[in-house]
Amino acid sequence: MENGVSNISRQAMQRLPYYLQFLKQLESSGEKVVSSPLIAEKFGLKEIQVRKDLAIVSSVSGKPRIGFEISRLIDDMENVLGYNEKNETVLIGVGSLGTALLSYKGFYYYGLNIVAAFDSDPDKVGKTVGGKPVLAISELSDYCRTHQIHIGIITVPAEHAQQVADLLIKGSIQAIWNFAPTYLSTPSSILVQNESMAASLAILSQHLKEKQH
Amino acid sequence: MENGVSNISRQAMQRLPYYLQFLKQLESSGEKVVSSPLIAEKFGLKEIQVRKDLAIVSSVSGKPRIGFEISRLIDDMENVLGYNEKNETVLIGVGSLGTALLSYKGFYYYGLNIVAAFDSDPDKVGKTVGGKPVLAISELSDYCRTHQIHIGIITVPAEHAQQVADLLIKGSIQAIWNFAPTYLSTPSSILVQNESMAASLAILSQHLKEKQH
DNA sequence: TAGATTGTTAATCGATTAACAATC
DNA sequence: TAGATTGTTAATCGATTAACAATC
Repeated sequence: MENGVSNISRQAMQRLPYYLQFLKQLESSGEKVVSSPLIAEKFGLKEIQVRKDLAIVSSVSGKPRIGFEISRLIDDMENVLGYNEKNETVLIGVGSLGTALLSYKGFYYYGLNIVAAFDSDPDKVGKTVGGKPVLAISELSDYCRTHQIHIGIITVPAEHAQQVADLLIKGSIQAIWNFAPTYLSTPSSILVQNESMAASLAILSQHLKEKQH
Repeated sequence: MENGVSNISRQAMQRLPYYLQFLKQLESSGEKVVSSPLIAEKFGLKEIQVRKDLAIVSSVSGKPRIGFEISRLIDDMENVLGYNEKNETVLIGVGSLGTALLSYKGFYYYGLNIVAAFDSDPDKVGKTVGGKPVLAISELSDYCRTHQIHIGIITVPAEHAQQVADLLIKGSIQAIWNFAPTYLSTPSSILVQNESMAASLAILSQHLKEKQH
């Protein structure tokens, strides 16, 4: 309740990474302060919305007529976004998408560290992908429990996703990042963040239909 | 305005793919009808929400005490979701993520057909990935215009994403599916659907923080 | 002082939920 | 008829936006 910026809406939370990237850009070009109108202009948002977002995130009040000190705001945002935590995760499913995620170096900055991968294919087990060891699925639950893993990334085909989720839950995981195009049924205490391409495509398709009216 | 199910909210639109998958599952196990309470139970949603969603999508009224005919509801949903269109798209950036998407066979069912890939690396140009030809970036705008492409998928590194977006716009694209972790500045007529991993991670991280309070 | 930007308080808007009559 | 599920109309809720005084 105290340190908790927990009264921040999900929508606002999703805007912050964009702000942050812009702030770092400004900082590296030598700027010292930033104002809500400037950020709003950059992203095509309303000033008042950005003002509210910054007010929630910033640890100090902005200065009327000036704005916010960029370096401090960056710190505050990285904190709120959890980029300073080190969340250790596992990834299950070393197919083409899994391999892509394992090879992506950017996660580390976001506070996400994939420490091991799992696959059911014996040919893959024992190998290394993106510098991460590939282990057998049978070890998944134990591994999570022993290494105190809190996040699992699922990149297996849809038909196996639920089984994998069950194993993760058995391993006392707290959140799942689900790239499989299917719904996962889980206890309500577990957060499932669906990276649903089907949902994204639905939005795209809707837009195109409207255009050709 | 006539055929337009355009008064369907973005949130509802994103729930539909999950419903649809469930409907197909029910159908293949021999069921003929489905009710809102059943779907609601499956996904942990409120009955009334599902009822509203189905009312918007279905071309016929549901039958009190019975529900909806599954086969017809599937047709209606596939229509609303645009799975019956054939949207031809291009993908730019044949790195590990781009390769994963090019290799994914599932898009075709969603009405998305990637007809060509583009990359700036001369070693990749001329090759084939996932059965799709890789062409030079310099041909991108012309290609889009000539082949009447309406969607571009961006999987290049963040620092090149804006240039690529500009080329797509020059090629008269109407929507962009952006996997690069950066904001794209575009005319307001262009829809940009961001597959922002940073935003997803923000949600995950927020949840974990709340848990360990 | 003048003016740009801030924080606060109130209004609007859209999505979700509740209540309930209609119906097979 | 009884009861489950529907569609409709109204209430609630949360996020966005507007209005405006405070301030450097």
